[in-house]
Amino acid sequence: MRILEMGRGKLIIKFIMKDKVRILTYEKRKKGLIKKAQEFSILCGVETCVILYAPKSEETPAELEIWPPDHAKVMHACHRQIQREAIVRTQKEML
Amino acid sequence: MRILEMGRGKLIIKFIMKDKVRILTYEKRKKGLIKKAQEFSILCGVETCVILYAPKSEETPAELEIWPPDHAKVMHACHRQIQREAIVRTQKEML
DNA sequence: TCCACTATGCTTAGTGA
DNA sequence: ATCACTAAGCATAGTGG
Repeated sequence: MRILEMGRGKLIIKFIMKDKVRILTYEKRKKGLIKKAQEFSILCGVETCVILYAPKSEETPAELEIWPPDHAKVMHACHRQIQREAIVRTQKEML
Repeated sequence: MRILEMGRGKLIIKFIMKDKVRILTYEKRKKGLIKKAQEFSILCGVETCVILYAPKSEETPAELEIWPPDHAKVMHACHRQIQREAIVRTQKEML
């Protein structure tokens, strides 16, 4: 344990170039983000969805991650979103 | 400033009954959640979407909030999600 | 590789302006 | 009614096993 190097310093938000570090950060922060979404959903009584596209590395293809695990809820949210977009589009076309 | 009551205690994740407190928490945590999603997206180079349905109070109807503000990106994510669900459904039906 | 640890920095509940 | 402040609690980068 090296006491002098325990600090982290202020984190700069910038794409992490090193594959291994990025994948590790991805796993950690994905967990944190979903936890936050879940807490938010419960505390405020709000339907919440998180959709992630995760190109993990050069070898593995893009991977999809969604929350909540109940896909039906996400589908519902997606459909509502698409309906809403369609309505907005129609309204614009009518101008 | 009452020093003795400055503490918060451990937060219990449970629906906030008081309308005003819930709305305040909603606004604060929505901001936090979106910031996290944005950081995550940049750090890991990952497409990320957050969709919230916000029934703010008895008076106001359900309100939709999405991130990123570029709806086209969210639409793209939604469509990919729906396509994926359709593929999964088809695969199940073929069994 | 993946999980555990922990000091640091970040988020936010409670509060006051 | 917002908005700002701040300490407590939380998330997590770096590290070790």
